[in-house]
Amino acid sequence: MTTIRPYTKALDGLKAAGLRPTRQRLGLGRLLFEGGDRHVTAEQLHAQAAAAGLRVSLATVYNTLNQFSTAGLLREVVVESGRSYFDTNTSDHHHFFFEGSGDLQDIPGEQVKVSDIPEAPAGTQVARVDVIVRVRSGR
Amino acid sequence: MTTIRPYTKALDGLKAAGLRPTRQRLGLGRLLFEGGDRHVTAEQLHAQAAAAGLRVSLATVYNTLNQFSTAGLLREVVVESGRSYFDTNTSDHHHFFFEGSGDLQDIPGEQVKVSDIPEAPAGTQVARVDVIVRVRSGR
DNA sequence: CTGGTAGTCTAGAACCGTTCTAGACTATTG
DNA sequence: CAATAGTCTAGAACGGTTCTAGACTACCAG
Repeated sequence: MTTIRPYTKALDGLKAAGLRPTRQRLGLGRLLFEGGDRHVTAEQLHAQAAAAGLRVSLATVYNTLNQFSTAGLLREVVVESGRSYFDTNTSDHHHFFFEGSGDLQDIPGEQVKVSDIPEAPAGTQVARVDVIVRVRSGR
Repeated sequence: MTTIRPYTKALDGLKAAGLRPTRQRLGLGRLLFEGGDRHVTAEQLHAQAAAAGLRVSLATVYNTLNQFSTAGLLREVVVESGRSYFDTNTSDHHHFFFEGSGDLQDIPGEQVKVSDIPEAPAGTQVARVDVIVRVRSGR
């Protein structure tokens, strides 16, 4: 069990994607990847960066999140029409969505089995299967 | 096999939801429910209404779609962050999403089995399980 | 180390789908 | 045929996201 430094993954990813390791991207990468799995919106990350003393514009937060996503470092999760979440867990898994609070929570991929999906129409291929379990406050 | 008139479902639903059967709501209901299962955006329905000679404002289309949804006549499907689809099929089923065209296609509910979902946290209950199979043009 | 250049960052404007607003209109009731 | 509660509309407002033009910076060649 080697502990991997938070920068490593982001740095490698940046390199692979041909993105320069700038102060902003490294700072955001650190915030994103040093603390386990997270689900953040652009606004949240922007606020967190400001709180951590990292000066980044909101536009750069959006750019960076999108670049990280296409580089495969993040995964975009769509659960509400007006908002995008970015998930630092890029492995195969699904989500609980708490309708009241708007929070997301991972469900490990092995724990959910989806079967008997019909074949994709000719000339197409399955890019991903998303399972969203929508949960609301009980009662 | 009794053929059910397109208005019937909408009318009953409106009544049950305490909504008056106005020209706009009946017209939109007809467009929505008389032609098998559909997935429409507000813009699309607005355009279709205009093409059919039904004068309705976009605001009313939005209001009506939302009212129909809360009345259980429609089901809102979220697959892209900036846009909402409304599905006339309210039975238990899932979706193919074609990333290129932005089209949706039903997958019958019995055809997909989702198993081993962990229990929802205490004090919460599962409202719905959405499965979205994202498909892109093959190659 | 220096200058050139391609890539990046930023503030603010623009954009786009959706919701809100105030006033005109209409279905319903008695 | 009122009275009234609900509905419709055009346009403004809103909120998240993307675009823009210009300043800045990482990188490379010399």
